[in-house]
Amino acid sequence: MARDFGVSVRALRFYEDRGLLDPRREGAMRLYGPRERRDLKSILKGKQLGFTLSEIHDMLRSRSGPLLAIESQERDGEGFDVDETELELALPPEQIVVQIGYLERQRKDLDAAIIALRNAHRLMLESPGRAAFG
Amino acid sequence: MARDFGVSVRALRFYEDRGLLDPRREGAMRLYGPRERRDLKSILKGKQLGFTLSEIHDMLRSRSGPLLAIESQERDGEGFDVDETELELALPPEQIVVQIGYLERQRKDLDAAIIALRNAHRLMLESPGRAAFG
DNA sequence: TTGCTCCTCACGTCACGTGAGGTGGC
DNA sequence: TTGCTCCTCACGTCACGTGAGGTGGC
Repeated sequence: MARDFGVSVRALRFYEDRGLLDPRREGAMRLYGPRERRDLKSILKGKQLGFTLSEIHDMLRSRSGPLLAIESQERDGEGFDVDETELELALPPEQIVVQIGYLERQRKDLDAAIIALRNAHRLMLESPGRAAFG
Repeated sequence: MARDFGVSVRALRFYEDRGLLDPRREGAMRLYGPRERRDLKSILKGKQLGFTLSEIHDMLRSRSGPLLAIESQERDGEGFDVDETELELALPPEQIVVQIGYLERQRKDLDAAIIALRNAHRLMLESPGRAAFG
């Protein structure tokens, strides 16, 4: 499963420690089934969206008990694909707005840094030797 | 100094542990002078630009020995101001390009996450109950 | 004396990485 | 037997936060 999703085995066990995964055991061996694949998919998607593992944990726990039909379809073709996402978001709309604001703040900081670095780079090419930001 | 720059005292000591600051001592008390203010300014600016503390450490170390005239000017007006930056960038242009690419990659990921969240939010408002990403 | 700031350990956080040392089946 | 994968500790990383317990000067 680690190979399929491009994550480390250590990461899988870490998610298990944090209560995000709970694979069956056969002795010491961990058995990852469709449920675990679905959960890992949700975990990776949640991380992409900038949620912490404990936030993802809460979403997984609050996810309604029985599986949705659409989610029990198995697709073992290309492993993890970003585009065909089917993560259920167990979050009220206001929380989503909060998260969007959080990410937009980060993007603003990133933009400012990129612009400053581009200026510095330009200045260095114009007057070689030393350059300053501004 | 911590108050002036809006950082914690713990952070100042952490930077000292990492070799980024080296304030004089009077007994156990740390004395932060103009040199330390200049270095802390560089540290904070470097962090804004997405550099790690060890990268910033190398930049500070490779900074030419004698102070530049422009940098020895003291401005104790408003503390830390993002706009009036005068950090000397001790990095070759190629490294700057690398850093820009690194930050642009992060921004791309952030943009994708923001768009996905906006879609999810819109879908939730259109069909209340549950929503899925896609 | 109370209150404030400074100090030194040293453990906690976040999401894992990275050996160290051992087992099981082909 | 060699090589591969799996396992369980448990310490390391990054940039600090957060008490715990003690000192010095107004």
